[in-house]
Amino acid sequence: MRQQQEDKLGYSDESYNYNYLHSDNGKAKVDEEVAQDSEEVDHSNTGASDSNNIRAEIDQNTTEPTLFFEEFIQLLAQTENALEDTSDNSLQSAEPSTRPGNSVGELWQDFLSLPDLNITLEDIQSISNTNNAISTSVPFNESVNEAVGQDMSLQEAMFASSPAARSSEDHRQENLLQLNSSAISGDPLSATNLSNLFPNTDNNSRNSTNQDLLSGLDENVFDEINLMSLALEEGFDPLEVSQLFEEPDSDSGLSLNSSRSPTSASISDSSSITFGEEEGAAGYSSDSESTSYDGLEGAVGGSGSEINKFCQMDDANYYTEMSLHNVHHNHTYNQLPNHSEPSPEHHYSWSVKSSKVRSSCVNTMDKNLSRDERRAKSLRIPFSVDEIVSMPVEMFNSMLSKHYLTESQVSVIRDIRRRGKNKVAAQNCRKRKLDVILNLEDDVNQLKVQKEKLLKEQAHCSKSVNHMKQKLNDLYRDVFSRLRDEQGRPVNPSQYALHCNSDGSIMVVPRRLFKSEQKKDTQKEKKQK
DNA sequence: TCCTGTTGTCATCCT
DNA sequence: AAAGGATGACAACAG
Repeated sequence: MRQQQEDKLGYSDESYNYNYLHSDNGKAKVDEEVAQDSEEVDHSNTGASDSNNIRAEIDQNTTEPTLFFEEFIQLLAQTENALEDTSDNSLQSAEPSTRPGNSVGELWQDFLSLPDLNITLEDIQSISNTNNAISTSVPFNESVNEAVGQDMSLQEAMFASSPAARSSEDHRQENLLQLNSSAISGDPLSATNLSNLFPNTDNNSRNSTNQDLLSGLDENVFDEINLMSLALEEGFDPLEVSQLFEEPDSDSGLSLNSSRSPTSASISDSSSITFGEEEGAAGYSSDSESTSYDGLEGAVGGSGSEINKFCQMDDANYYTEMSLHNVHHNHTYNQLPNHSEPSPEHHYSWSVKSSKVRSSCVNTMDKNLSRDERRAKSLRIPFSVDEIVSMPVEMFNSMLSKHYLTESQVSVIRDIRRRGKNKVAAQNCRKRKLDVILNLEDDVNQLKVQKEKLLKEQAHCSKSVNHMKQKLNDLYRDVFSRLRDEQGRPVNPSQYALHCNSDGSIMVVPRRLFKSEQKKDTQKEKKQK
């Protein structure tokens, strides 16, 4: 019956779960946007895909390895040149990269291990010897081997290897050189300032080798360089840009709120905590002063892929990674369905309108966040409310078990999920109830129409019955008016009646006999019953 | 200020 | 047994 009603109402699993579909679509859209961001905003931000792209490029160039090698080596030389100065001045605090497959060494191993590419270092050396430009700018035996040994960035190589992307590469190289030169000239964007970009000096001084430092550099330094170059392109004041990466009370220059304990965060401190987002765009932040809280904000609104990575880090790395990633990604997918989509230029708000957005967002964001979002934020839960609610239960449980969460965090996460599920259920329930009411109203209206129709039909029938009765009476009188008894007198209709036999013949019967026969018949019928 | 509709949440039952 | 869907009831809020 219920199923029938639901079918009648047009309910299906799809219509019931429209909220889930909505969020999925939203997330897919955001993923698409993030992917676009990676292409449009920061081409050097895709360390993992770099190796894939390089491999793809190698595959494409296996028929002409010389061409590829020339470009590859040239890029190594350029990158190494650019990195030498930077690493001398600022890499002591660079964070080691743990991302697999991102180093030149690993890429080189992959490259040499390609089955169709039987190339030795001697081959490469012979190629390099034929290339004056390379041999003059970089001593090949040393530089290539050093480069291979180092975890230097191949992001530059990726783009330079593509002629179409060379202009942007040149531009980025310019910015890099500007940074290097400014380090010498004492520019605000100096290498010492740049060194402040890399937190966790303790960790680095304790654990890092030069190679590790370079591997940390390959991602982080170019992220920051891209930020700076983007800011410069947008007409930012260099001092302001340099402040993007500085934390006033930080030893490393980018402490990313390391002084805040996870359990004692003062998120209401609007003077130092801001939201790099406008209404509904929780998770995206680019504000310079909001680095620490942005990490948190990004956590609350972060994507699943980032969650997995972040939650296995210690606090310092967590916030470092969060802040660096939030600069490049737009985490808008924990928006509630009624929140408006941010405009595309929103991704760049940090550089275009950061101060205005900052001041306005400080006052409005907390009010716009739901209770659960605020709770999640206060407990530094690194998942968005939307993710917590819409995630399948298997994934949800594995997420809880994989990540190191306190009991209170788990409790809050489960509460958020329960309330979120129930909220959706309540919405569906009310929608269903409303539809049931509407359908019942339709049924009532239809029944009213049917009743009126039946009443009209009944009136018509009774009218015709009365008409028939009238005709029968007239006929009766007419018959009796013509009947005569044996003496030729008229027959009294009150004493006689017409009786119709079973064979169709009609007899004139005295009423008393007719009545007695009728009584007998009724008695027989009663007995039979 | 009262009324009404909407929404979120809780408790409870059921699947 | 756990998870979650369904739903009545309540409270807060907005118009």
